[in-house]
Amino acid sequence: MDFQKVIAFATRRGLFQPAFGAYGGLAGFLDYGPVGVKLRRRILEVWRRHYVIDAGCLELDGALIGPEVLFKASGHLGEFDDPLVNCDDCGKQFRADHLIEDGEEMARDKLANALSRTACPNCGAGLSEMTAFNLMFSTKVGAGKGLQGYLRPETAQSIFLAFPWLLRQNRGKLPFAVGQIGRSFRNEISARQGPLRMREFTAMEVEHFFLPDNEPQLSDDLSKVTITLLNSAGKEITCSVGEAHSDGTVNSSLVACHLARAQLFFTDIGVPKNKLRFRQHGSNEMAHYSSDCWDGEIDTSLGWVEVVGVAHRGDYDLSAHGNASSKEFRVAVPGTGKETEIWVPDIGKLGKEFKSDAKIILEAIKDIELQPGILVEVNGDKVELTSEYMSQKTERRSEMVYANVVEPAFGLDRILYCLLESSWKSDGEREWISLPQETSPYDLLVAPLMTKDNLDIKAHEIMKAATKINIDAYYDEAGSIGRRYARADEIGIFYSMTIDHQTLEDGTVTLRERDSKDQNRLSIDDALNKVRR
RNA sequence: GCAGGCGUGGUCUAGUCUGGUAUGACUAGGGGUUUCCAACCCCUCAACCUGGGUUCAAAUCCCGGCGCCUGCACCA
Repeated sequence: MDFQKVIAFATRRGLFQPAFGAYGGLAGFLDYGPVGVKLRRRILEVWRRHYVIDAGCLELDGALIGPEVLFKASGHLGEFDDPLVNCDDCGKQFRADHLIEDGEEMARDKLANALSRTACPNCGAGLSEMTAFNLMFSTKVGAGKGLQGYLRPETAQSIFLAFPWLLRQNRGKLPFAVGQIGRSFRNEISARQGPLRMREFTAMEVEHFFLPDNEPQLSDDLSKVTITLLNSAGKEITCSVGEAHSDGTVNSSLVACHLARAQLFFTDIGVPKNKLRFRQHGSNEMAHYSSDCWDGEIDTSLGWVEVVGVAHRGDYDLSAHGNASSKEFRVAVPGTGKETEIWVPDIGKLGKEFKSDAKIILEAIKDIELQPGILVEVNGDKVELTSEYMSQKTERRSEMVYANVVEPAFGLDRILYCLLESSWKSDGEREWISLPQETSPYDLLVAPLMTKDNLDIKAHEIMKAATKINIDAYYDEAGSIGRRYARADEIGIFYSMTIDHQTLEDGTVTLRERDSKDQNRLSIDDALNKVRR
């Protein structure tokens, strides 16, 4: 199925459509409809099982709007801020910092200055004033002048800011991981290709924190996972994750863990193995925070589409917030607690002796290691502080470090698109979506063979029984039975149950499996138990 | 953002050059008939992206906007 077909299909069968269509549409925004919402929820359920239940991630649902200081600290205000210039003559637009040598390193006023001496690379005419384009949506918080705020461009910052709190929830122990499902916003210059490049999108992200010298190792289970890797040198290999880690293809053991987990997640939701690969970023496409990054990609009619990024972010974010905010974002390294004898000033004695100058002395020794005999300058004079003005105290201190983090970040909208493409089947007679039951939008079609002889009444009864045990079922009595099967197949309903005359006699129904079209006659209870997940 | 192409019921589409009641199919809904893989018959709902201009008259010609596609640029 190609892109145009997916879009038409999604509109026709209620998966998604462009948002705000009545007013001409707005690029980069989608509405998800009845079937789309179910499909999304199913994908998220599998994701939660993998990451929250199996991997034990703590969950967070952070605020969507953040204050300006946050994005200054995270680097998004600097790095998401693309300087643009237009040519006065031919109208072409350029990234200003790409026109000047080392422009990406330059301060903005220097860059503007350098640009004034630069000609349009296309036609040689002069360039316009530099304008900044920020990929973040900006907004005002509160009334009046308001506080400058931005819609978050990634869910991750919510987790980093909550790190000290979450660490306490984990009773202070590292490593631990936090998972979050939520929307993020980026004002893309050119939002195209529907679900693949959205201005408002849903991400599933994990931040896996660990002590720098104590990176989580690959488990036996994860190291056995087979995976296809394309390294930054362009070499493609298919091997076990364990091998890829031990031969150095994937340097970090935790990145390797998350590549394996991502592989398991994607194959579970129904992405064929041969359409899945992980590609290492070259150093020039790496994000501002990242030291090693692998993109999980799915092969589609539009080429390889990035659906997850697994990035080693080091301590970039925690140290940024640690430095910019008043909070402690570091953790004590266990086992490094040492007792040290330190000297502390005797403020009472200092006050009695030096009166108002005591303040100056205390200020002077605030940030230095206190020792008897130390010389302090007070109003131009050197004053010696003897042990008489201080006392010795035993202090227990640990080494403080920033936790490191490995982040897998999944784009739900893209995954959904790729899944539609890759699970689309056609055999000349029918076209259908062949997803595993877990990610099928409905578990069951309930269909009376006809609406006569009380078959529909019986079917409604069974429908009720099914929903009572949490089966997500769809009822359809319109048209021929074949037509109903076809309708159900098209949106990937996994089982179809048909109620016929024999049902009234002996309480059995036929249960049809979507992909094979095979039918079995079972008792109603057996059939429902089989369908129940 | 630039260049080119395009925009007609839910979907696909004819009509646009050459201005004059908008074509057909599929889907969907109602009814009939049939009853296990999109059968058939009747009926019904439903569209010219938007704003301006030209004209007696605009889906059609012209201009702007919005949207979609392709390429360039951009893409933490």
